[in-house]
Amino acid sequence: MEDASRRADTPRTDDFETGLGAGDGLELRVWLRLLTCSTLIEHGVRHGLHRSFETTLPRFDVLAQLQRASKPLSMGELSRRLMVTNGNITGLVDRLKSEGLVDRRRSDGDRRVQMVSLEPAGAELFERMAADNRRWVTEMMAGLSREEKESLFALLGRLKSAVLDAGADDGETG
Amino acid sequence: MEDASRRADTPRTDDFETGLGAGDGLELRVWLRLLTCSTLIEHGVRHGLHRSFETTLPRFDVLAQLQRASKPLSMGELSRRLMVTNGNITGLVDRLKSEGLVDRRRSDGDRRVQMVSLEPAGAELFERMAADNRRWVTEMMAGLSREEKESLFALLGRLKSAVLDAGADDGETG
DNA sequence: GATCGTTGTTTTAAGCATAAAATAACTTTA
DNA sequence: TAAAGTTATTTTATGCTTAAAACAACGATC
Repeated sequence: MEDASRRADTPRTDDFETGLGAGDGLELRVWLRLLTCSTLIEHGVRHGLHRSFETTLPRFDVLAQLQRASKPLSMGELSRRLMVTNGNITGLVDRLKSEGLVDRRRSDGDRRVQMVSLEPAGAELFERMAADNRRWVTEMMAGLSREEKESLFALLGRLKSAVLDAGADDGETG
Repeated sequence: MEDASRRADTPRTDDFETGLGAGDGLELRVWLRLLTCSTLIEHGVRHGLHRSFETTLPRFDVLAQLQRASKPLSMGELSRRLMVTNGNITGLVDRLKSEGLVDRRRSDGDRRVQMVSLEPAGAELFERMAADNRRWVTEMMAGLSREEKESLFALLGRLKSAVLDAGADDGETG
């Protein structure tokens, strides 16, 4: 009954929907299901990156942002794009630099700013990881029709706007 | 232009869609948007838990699982339901126990098993947190109509099934 | 051109998370 | 019942993440 090829201690990804039940609010049910989907896909990607490239999702994300920007980005810009705190980026870029995948140098104009750029080795590695990543994600969504994916994409766009709008005036609602 | 009430170092949650652009595969675009939504909502909830209860999302999740199960759960069961590794649960339950929110005792039947149960203080705290949590999530989704939320819920159910199906025979695809 | 507020980054302390190995108890099988 | 295999949990090493404080450089104002 158990899959013997499963690596020891890898969490099972069963059909649990962490939290509450069918009697609860629709919003909560959407959120919990969204989180489940996100976690499942994230596990797949992280597992693949670890197995195939001995690297991690945050590292991949930094390289992806630099590749997509096709120009050096400051630490703060990376922090905003990855939606993580500033201090996080420091260690992440430290490690990527020590691996020769990115470079970091102080900006000429503003000496507070550190500009991070993609090294050739980083760009080359990213291309290979991105190809596999696309394949993994595509395979995970193979059970959905094109129409379903398009609807989902549109609705998630609506959700994103709604959450951003709700957060625009945060501070007094909590 | 900047919101002065923002706490120092809290990441801005701008409209970036981490990763790739419009020319890329639909599956990747769905995944990146899904991740953005998940991250945005998670930030909201975590921020609220921190501000209002001085606690964290993983702690809240453990209490939620115990409340929902309405019976003691083993460490392994918690690990599966939260979709995190076993070792993670050990420290999490340690901390919750030291705060008097849960109890942990060895099972009579199987002495390998640790059963974790909700203490009265934990149940009481959870009720208060759950009420606020529901409110935060509802507010974040206030911009969506009931139909949109129902469609989203259904499509996420389809996605969840698809990912679980794709993962059932993993191992040779990556 | 000193001071004041702001912005960009790093540091600190604590907690969360993983993968892999270790430990311990159970089950099967011979 | 001893050995072999399995299952539940913890431990170990490392890395990610946050919040908050500290630091450093910029910009404006007096």
